[in-house]
Amino acid sequence: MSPRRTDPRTRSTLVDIAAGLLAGEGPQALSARRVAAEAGSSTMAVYTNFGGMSGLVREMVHEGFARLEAYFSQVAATGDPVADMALLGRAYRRNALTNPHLYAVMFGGANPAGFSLNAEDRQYGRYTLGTVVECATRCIEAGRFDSGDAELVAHQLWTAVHGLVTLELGEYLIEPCNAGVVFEAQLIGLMVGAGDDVESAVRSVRSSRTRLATELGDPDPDE
Amino acid sequence: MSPRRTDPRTRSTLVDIAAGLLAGEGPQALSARRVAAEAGSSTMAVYTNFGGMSGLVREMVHEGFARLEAYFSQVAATGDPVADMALLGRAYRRNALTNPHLYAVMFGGANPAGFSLNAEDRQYGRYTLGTVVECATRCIEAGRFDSGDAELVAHQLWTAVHGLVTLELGEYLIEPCNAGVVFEAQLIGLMVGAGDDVESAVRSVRSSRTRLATELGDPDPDE
DNA sequence: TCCGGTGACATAACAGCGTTATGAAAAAAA
DNA sequence: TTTTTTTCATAACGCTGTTATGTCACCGGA
Repeated sequence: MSPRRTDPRTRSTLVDIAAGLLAGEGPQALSARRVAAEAGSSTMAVYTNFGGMSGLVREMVHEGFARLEAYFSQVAATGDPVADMALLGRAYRRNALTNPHLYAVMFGGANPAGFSLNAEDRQYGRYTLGTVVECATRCIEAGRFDSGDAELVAHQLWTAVHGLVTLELGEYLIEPCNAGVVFEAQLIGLMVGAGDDVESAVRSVRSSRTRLATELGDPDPDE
Repeated sequence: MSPRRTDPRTRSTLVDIAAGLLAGEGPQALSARRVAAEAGSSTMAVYTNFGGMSGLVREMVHEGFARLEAYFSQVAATGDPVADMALLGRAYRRNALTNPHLYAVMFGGANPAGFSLNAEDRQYGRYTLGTVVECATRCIEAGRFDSGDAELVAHQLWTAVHGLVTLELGEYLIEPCNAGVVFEAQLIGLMVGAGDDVESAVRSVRSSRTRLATELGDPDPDE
């Protein structure tokens, strides 16, 4: 109504509205006009603040990585690094299931408005994986994994959990094939393949269940 | 030029053009106007033949599953079902790397024109997994995997390879972390986790390399 | 206090998208 | 041959991201 809106926080307002739109109605609801209308301004606000829709989406992708890192930081480093790793996997999955549309934009290439990640964005994502690399290092030092490249182990685990989460979000996993079962089996398999012996891997993964409620704040171990 | 184009094969022509556009220029090149112009007709051809862009994209998704199944059928069933399984994984990955944009549409949710998979499409995808389930059954019968649900094992392996391929296509995997290494390690881990002992799993996966050239027609085992 | 400059935003437009109503003409059925 | 059905061209509607232009609010200096 007033010809001049004296709101210095237009930028974060737009991000919040866009995030709400993405989470609530999915990627196709993310349009410059919709965001602007919801904010009570014109589409130009998107361009002065973010240089276009791509910039706004990029901002949300970074926010998505921040949320993932926040989940990671909730996992404590205990004397059982393998159990820690299992919990990091749970945290990864929980973050994806909590923010499915955001996760799809981050990794699935769900294209809102011709957005596509650039090299810097991907580096941003790999940086977030630092927590996992550090945990893999502890696993190796503890003799639970074969001595080797911790970064490679982290990428292995990443691909595993990412694959599970992606198909789960895409509703490809069949009903009787419980995602939780697949998750634990996959994790155990990878740990055993990385050098751990079967019994201790199973024990560590199972023991991480008890930490779900306290560290990830999830009363339901979803399985 | 002629007021009536006497081409009874308009339908398959449109599919071919669309497939070429998707493979050559990516999802954003898939537009009704573009396809129609390339075919020398109007956008209405897309609607009479496919009911809209979604129908055309859906047709290509089905084509994608057919190609995947064609790759699968190139893998012979030998006396070493674990090696067969490793080769099926290679075939899956090769299909994805050969048709990256199509794969992204099939699983990544790369949204050309507001297309989204429905329940039938997903069932179509799971059906393609039948070859893997059958191979898992043979692994179990041969005592190489713990006796259990073959479909669950197949889904495990699917999530594993899918995760790897997705991050590989998204260029998330770092350079020194060779995708081939991750692939074999992940496969070995899953097989060991599924009941196989480490040595024979490693041996079977490694032995499948020699079958790459003959069965998948790939002279380069890409590590 | 005024005054010019700078930045943020509104307005309106352009090109492109999927989609649809209408109509003409070819093919098929009678 | 006549009628019906199907296929497609034309044009439009509403939507998208984006941009050129203009207008105001703010801010530093005189």
